Amino acid sequence: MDYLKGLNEPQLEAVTTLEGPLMVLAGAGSGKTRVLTMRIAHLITNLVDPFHILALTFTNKAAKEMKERVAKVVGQSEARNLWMGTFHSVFARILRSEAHYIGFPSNFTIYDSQDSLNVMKKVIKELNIDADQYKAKKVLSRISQYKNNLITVKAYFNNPELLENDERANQKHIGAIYQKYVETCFKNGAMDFDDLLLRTNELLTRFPEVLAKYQDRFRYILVDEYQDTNHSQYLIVKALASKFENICVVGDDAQSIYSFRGANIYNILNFKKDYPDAVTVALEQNYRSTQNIVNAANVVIGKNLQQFKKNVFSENEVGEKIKVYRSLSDADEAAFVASNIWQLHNSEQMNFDDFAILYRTNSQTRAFEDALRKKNIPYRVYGGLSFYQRKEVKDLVAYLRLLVNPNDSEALFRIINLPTRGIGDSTQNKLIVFADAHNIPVSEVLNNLGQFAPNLQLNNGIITKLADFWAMIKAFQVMLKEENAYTVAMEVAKRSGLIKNLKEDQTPEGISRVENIQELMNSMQGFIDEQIQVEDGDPSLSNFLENIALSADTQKDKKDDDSPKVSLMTIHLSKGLEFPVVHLVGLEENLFPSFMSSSTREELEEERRLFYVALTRAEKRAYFSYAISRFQWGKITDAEPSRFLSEVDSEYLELINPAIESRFVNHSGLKSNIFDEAPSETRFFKKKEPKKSLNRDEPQIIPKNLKPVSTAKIINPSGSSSQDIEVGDRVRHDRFGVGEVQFLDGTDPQNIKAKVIFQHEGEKNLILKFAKLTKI
DNA sequence: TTCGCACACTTTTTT
DNA sequence: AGTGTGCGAA
Repeated sequence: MDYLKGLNEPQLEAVTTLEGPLMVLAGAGSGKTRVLTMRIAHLITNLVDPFHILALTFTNKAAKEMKERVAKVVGQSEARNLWMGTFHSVFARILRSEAHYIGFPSNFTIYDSQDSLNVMKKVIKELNIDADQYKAKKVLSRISQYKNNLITVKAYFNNPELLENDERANQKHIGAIYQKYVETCFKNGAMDFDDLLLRTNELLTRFPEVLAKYQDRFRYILVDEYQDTNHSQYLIVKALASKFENICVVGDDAQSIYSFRGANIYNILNFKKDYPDAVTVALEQNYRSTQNIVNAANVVIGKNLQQFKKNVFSENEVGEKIKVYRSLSDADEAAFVASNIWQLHNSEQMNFDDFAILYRTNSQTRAFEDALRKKNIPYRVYGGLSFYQRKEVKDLVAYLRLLVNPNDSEALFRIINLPTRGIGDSTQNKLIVFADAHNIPVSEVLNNLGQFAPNLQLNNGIITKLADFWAMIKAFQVMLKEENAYTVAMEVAKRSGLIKNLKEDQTPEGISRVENIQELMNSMQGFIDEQIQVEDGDPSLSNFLENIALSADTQKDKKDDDSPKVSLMTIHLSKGLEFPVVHLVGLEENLFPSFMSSSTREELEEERRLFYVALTRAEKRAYFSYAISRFQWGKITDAEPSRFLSEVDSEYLELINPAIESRFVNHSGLKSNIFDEAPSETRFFKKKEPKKSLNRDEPQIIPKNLKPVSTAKIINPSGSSSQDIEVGDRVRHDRFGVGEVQFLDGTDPQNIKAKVIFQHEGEKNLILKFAKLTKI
């Protein structure tokens, strides 16, 4: 058993304790994934049929990675029978085969958050409830809370405390909305994310034979990131494990960062109460990071009251101090990070994939993308708007969803008039009202248009349009029985008029939308190929749709080459990953910790755990940065440094732009450094940056007949002459894009104004000192 | 019914 | 800044 070699003592115990409940408290970087992998391998080596093993993870990525690693140890064929996946995908699969028990079609649609929100908006509207007082998003998150705590509509109405609570919060209609929302989803044959867990619970509690079946099947259960399970997930795991009690949970309470979506940290804190015989193993040695990083992270997380006592330590080198950079603006911060990466890449031959830029919110990405692009540094943004959430992609997907599940009226009304075919709002409303009144799905009305037409109060022209539309959908459905999903989707894209509609828009955005559709088709082909290759693969359209609903893949649209790239992601997404160099950016009050989470101690502690997660991603070096002002909500906002900065003992920190004092860092570590302390305003002209190769699609539409009016030169404020801007130069501006300098005015080098005509933005007067123009 | 424009709101994190 | 919503005109 080679794979047991090289494990430390607690790791070995965690891997080899196969029977009975086991809790592994795995500190950051302590080899958690390795332990999980080896444990599964060890189970299989000890003749447990992989068929009886269930491993639950939080992300598809984690599941995929673990499966691959297990396969390396025990071989492909053994690994294949494992059930390994996210809670949502595993239970979606179970629900599909057992759907009839709870009155759902087995091809039920899965609503993503966007779909749920749309449905909720309609529900509120239909109930004639004031949409200002009942914000769809808020209502939805409230209902999500209820669902995750197994409070059904009925339970809600039977619970005086909840009723009173909502009444006092001036939300007395929540119950009615909740009811209507659930009804709508049910009628549509759809489940939202929370339903996948709630309905699984329903299935397991109401039907003992189903429970028994899966209890017997899943004799060994492993749960990764147990600290992030919510109550609903907790109950499922508990029910499934209650027969054999071979349950192994792995987690770290210090890394619980999902309470906003119902994660209940007490699930892990109380594991011992649920299973008094449980063996607990603590993995405390961090193999990932330098001592400085581990110690700094410990100090911060130590401020939290709510936690297990752990002693995470590192025996790696002490390492460098964490560098802190104070910047003037978000753009300045991004420029620092980019040049720092460039510098390390050149001077220490580090690869670009050794770097990560971690931030609190997705909206912070843009500045970094700009800065990295300017330096020609390859990068990849993770998360953000998923490819499958783009409008044009969702539109085509809506057609496909409708083919699989004609009751999905959310999909139906999304595309019934797209591209416009004269079926407007009032017609749609009539359809809805009529279907509601007769208590049948809208698809039924469309199926029997001839019969219902006289009662629909629609003119013949509209009836014809409806009939045509529905005939088209029907034809697609017939086709789906004979052809594969790809062929059908292609036909849908063409015959629905979607592609034609998109092609009419010849702007760059329009062209990229067509490309996105093409990419969707490609990913579909890829999916089908993949499914055909595996033994029990399912290349059906319905399986494809489930897959995209449960995966937030952002990368389908980019050319997926494997060249090293800098990673940009939110801290949440970075959990479980590690990088030699981490830039943790935007360390400002109200950004991190978020202004939404500074009011209660619990919220603040979660933000602190988030900080802990971020810092412990770093192997060798960590950089903190913050800006004193930031472009936000369309205007410049002042910012204070994050409280977390002051929570790190200064012995672990080093300020790297000492020209500016900071009240948080002592000045012992002032040294010359990569920045040679140039304050950032004066650096704009000084930097000779690698230029992007000639830009592909910028049309030359600057009028040639405009003559320069002045030949005044700008004297570079920093004394360097490499970037002097003259009349007639083509320049690039961060926001306005490419333009030509028409006119320069002023002799004081600090105050020269330039008139620039931009290709898209037209004429602007800019003060050179501030405008950050780059000559191109 | 469709289109275009003014406006309001946004940004916390994800399956 | 960017996107979604609602209203009024064609």
